[in-house]
Amino acid sequence: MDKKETIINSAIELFSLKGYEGTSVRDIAADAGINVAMINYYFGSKEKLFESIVEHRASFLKGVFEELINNKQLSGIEKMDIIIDNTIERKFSGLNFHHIMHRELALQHRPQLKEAISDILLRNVTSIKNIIEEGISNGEFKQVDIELTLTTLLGTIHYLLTSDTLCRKILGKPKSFKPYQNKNLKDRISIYIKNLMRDHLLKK
Amino acid sequence: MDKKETIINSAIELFSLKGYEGTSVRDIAADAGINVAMINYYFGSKEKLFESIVEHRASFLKGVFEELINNKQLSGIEKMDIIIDNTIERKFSGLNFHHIMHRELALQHRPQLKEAISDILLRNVTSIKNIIEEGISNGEFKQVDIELTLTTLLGTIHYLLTSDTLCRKILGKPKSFKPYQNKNLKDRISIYIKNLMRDHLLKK
DNA sequence: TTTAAAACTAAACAAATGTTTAATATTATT
DNA sequence: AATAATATTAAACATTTGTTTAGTTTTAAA
Repeated sequence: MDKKETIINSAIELFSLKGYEGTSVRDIAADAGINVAMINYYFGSKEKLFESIVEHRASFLKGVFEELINNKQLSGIEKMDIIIDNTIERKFSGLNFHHIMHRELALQHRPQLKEAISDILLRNVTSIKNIIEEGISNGEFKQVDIELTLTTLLGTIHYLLTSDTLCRKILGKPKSFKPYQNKNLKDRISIYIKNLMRDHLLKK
Repeated sequence: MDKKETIINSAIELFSLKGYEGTSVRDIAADAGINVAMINYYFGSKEKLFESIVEHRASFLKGVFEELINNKQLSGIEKMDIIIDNTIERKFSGLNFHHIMHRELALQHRPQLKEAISDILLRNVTSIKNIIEEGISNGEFKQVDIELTLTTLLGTIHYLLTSDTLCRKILGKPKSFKPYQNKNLKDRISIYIKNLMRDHLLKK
């Protein structure tokens, strides 16, 4: 594998587990099995390594829902279903990177980085917004608060998956319960949010 | 003011802005206007200072909804309204501390601390759970997924307030918009979630 | 007023941090 | 095969980290 890629993978892993400040370049080097100096050789600095990761994933995530928005076959609520499942899927699998982004967002330093991260997260937001807007204008949906509705969608999933410890406690599950590997939980969230969105969006 | 209190206040402020690892004891000492050694003198270590903060607030937040649960005058949905406004109020004001707790939760070290934090957050969870359960059993509410419903309540508010940058972008507001000081936003969230909970909980 | 405990300080401590250096090895080019 | 560019290394660098020490001042009790 590419050595730069190896470093990035180790860095994502460790940043997500212990945070940016909590992870030393020596930790990363050890995990990646390379010399510490290689990090500065390839990326310039620890901070630029972090920025590389953000850019690396940014290009990876762009425009997922483009064709969905323009699809004329599906109803608004059917499109929402697809978005919901897609969002859940991404939160469950690409978990590490989401962790890093949200934690950095919650800090007050590196404001330019926060801008970049927000923009990445905003891509999905805009897609969802478009679909709800369309549903409202063609009379399928009620006139809901669009921005807060999509916040509910993202917030519900995110809150439950911020911490395995909290997730277990909320759901009343034992220590052995591993949220991120649990298919039942995935299905349960999917059914719940689809239901919630029907209650909230569709006219009675 | 009590000197221990001064240290705790500075620590909360800085931990919430820059994170636990990102804040040095010298930062805290400078902000509190005291000698670095006083932190270890009073608290023993940086880590124990952190734990003190958690305990300090834990005792502060206990049993807020006790009497609300046993109230026979109010309907289930009226109780939910009170819980919603209370939760919003706390998120907007006691913001710093919530920031710290959630960020620590998202990390994988200090597992015993995560347990403690989860337990604090769980107190509200249990109260809300009781109220929804009661509403279901007396026929006022539909048979919803209780745990996920309260996750929606907490998650929506929390997601929007994790980051001022993201919040502004989601809502399409200018740089000058300060989410945490905005009364309009507070009202907007309140109206929205009350509405959402009515759609979701009440029988049609 | 003497004495003991508590509060506080400046300085030093060892360990860990991100980064750079200078030397060596590897790879690619001519 | 000689040369140049790239990759890799171990060691050293200066800072910063949390903590401790040893000494001083302040406060309270006798």
